[in-house]
Amino acid sequence: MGDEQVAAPTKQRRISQRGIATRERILEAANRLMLVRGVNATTLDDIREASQTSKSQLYHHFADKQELVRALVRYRGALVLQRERGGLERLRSFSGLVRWRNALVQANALNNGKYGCGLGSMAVELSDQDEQARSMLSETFAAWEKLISDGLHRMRDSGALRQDAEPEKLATGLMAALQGGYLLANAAHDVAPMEVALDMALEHIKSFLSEPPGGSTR
Amino acid sequence: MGDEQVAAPTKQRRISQRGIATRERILEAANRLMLVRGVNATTLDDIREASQTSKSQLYHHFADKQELVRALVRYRGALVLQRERGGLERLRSFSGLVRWRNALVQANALNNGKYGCGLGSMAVELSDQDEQARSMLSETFAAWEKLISDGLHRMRDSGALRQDAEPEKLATGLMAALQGGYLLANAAHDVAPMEVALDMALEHIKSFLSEPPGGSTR
DNA sequence: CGCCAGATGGACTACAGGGTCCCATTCTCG
DNA sequence: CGAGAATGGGACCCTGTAGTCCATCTGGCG
Repeated sequence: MGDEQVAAPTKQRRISQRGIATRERILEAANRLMLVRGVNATTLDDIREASQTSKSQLYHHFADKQELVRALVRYRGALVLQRERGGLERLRSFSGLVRWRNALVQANALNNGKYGCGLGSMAVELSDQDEQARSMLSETFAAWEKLISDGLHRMRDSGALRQDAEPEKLATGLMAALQGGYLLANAAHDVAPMEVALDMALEHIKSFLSEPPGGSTR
Repeated sequence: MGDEQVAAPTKQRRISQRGIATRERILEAANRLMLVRGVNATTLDDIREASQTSKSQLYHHFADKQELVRALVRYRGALVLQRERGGLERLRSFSGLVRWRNALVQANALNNGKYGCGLGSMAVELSDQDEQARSMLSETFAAWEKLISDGLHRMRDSGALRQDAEPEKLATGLMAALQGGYLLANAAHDVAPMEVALDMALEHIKSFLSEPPGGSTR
């Protein structure tokens, strides 16, 4: 013992702009390749080539492939949450949810349903093989669901949703429909199942909307 | 042309009982291992050892790993469809759906949500890497959904479901909720999300139940 | 009983892909 | 500018894994 993690006075690692940029290039390439081929089917040589770097760079910035994959989990998680924050943090009405749905469907339609969700596919591939990755992914899903449930809470507080609506459960259901929709769309190479799934979840949420004050049944 | 699948007079490959049993053992082992480790992370040596066979057996019965995987897709598809037929082909009421839901949840709870759906996980892993496997999986999902939608059709015909219910869409939504539920449950190592997702889908179907003739609103 | 095709065991090969190493280049700072 | 650290290139090593091969065994059939 004796080599604890005290910050060595003068020995802290200098990190340059160039180094950061390289690391970013590697992650970006890994992100791109692993989305279409899957994590295990993507080799470090593929990444090296696509990122215009070299083996020594990969191992300079990441201890090994597993660490690179974990970094990618964080990277993708941050990307998705950032994107979703944009679409959800001001959510206050049902029509906002519809717009959010449309954006996801449209994006997926561009690929004819292929590739699925970057987080979902990693979750399937890694959950049974890297406990640390699994737990990060699980937390990311939780954060994503929270963006949704926060919006639903706002809708409930403002009276748009009835008091008996349970935002957390609705958010989990919506997330499951989204992920299942991605999966089926990917298998079918067709967005349709994803649309149907999201519409079901939205319909379900709709059933918790407050009756308009003087509304009739039809 | 010219080499159609006519039974060659004397040269048809004799296939013995023992051979069939070995092939079955291999598939059974592959099924078991690939469910927990994933397809790509499972090696042929793993399978050889688990099935108590040898390399020559693997290559005697399957051209290569890809063919073995495709055979596994068929194998699992047949297993799942057979199991689901048992639970769905006599489906005639909403309570039958609830029983079906409970059986799936209970089975998944035994693993604390781990491993997910054998078909869904293969779909994610293979869809972007083996077109043939993808299309077989897609067909299997379709057949599975049809078992559900057939049941819903029966319910509609018998008047349990309203005429405006769309069995195909309801079945797709239910399947997406199931698959998404499996995925989230696997990531969380907890069945809960799967339950919530299936309950959402069932609640949605419930909203299409016919009003009981003289029923009150509450 | 002897033949033969199918079934089996397992050693062997080829090579892809993860990981190491060493030296060159660039940057930073005194 | 000179020293030393960070960055970079790419050859190389080694293990794991897919795939080959052949000698042997088994069981059905004339």
